[in-house]
Amino acid sequence: MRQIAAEVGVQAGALYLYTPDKETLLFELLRSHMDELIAAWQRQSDQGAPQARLEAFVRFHIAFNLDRPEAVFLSYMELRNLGPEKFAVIEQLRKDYETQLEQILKDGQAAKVFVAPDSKLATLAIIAMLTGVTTWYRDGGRLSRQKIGDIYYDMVRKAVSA
Amino acid sequence: MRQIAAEVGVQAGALYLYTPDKETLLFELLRSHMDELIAAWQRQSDQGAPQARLEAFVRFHIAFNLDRPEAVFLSYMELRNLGPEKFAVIEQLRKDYETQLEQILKDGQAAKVFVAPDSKLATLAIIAMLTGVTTWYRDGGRLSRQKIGDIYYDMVRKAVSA
DNA sequence: GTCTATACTCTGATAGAC
DNA sequence: GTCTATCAGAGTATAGAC
Repeated sequence: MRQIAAEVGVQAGALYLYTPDKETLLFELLRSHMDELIAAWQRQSDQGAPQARLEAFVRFHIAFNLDRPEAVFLSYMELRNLGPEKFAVIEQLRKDYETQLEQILKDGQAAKVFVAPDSKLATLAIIAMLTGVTTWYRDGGRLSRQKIGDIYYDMVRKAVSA
Repeated sequence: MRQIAAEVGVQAGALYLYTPDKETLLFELLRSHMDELIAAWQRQSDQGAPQARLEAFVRFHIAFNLDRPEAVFLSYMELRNLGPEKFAVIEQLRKDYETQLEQILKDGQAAKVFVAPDSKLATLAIIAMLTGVTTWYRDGGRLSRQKIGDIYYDMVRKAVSA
């Protein structure tokens, strides 16, 4: 809290005018991150063919996470520091987001363009795979974001195809 | 440290007979986990066809991680609490392990049974996907470990196929 | 709304008796 | 090898002046 206060330019005690305690501050941070994630996806998702929607999701998820490395880091590392009720709220938001991808996979199966033995597992597998990019990506590295999106979409598409 | 001491059944000070400090204790924990991971894979890997080796790797990685949920959790959450030198040691072990999978993918490409536009990215993507199982798996859940292995290998195999 | 000052608790780690 | 006692520092949070 002292460190946050110093960066903001106030004394530690002044922070308690804006948050009842540290846990709530963390919670609001994680919640706004998830809210932005879901809202951003809702804004850009459309109702095209499942393949196009899957490609859009892959590129969106990578780009959104790479644009917010600190927030992604916090979401994964600090989630355990929330109490059970606040934890459950974030978990639900995460599930809401996962459902967006799962629906794409289900629609693709119904349209016979995707084949996944278990759409829930495919959803979790794909998101874990995409989120993993944040652990090794560095600006100015070997691959551009566009190229990374190309490669990952290629793998994802094949993984859920016949 | 007091909590560890209590579970072991000694006083906190007594722990310092076995470790110079807390960071080193964490380091030894992470290192032995990685050493065991690599040794266990070396023991069971053989030189069959790339597809068989890939399937073995997928099943091995899932099983090994599910057998040690606390160690996996520690490895991901506490790695940042190591100083730069110790961090580098663990990172190198992680890379050594990744190389095992990357070699399978490269051999498969040479044998024209795998097609991956970038074997390094495919390696990282596959490992992230497999490790993600630990975040949602619960004993006694909907799917057996065997079935999870089946589903994940199906996706992995297709992801690196033509 | 912010500051100073401080209470209280917890932490990792050490010293010295046994 | 273990315990008791303790230190120094950091942590969150609150009280009261301005």
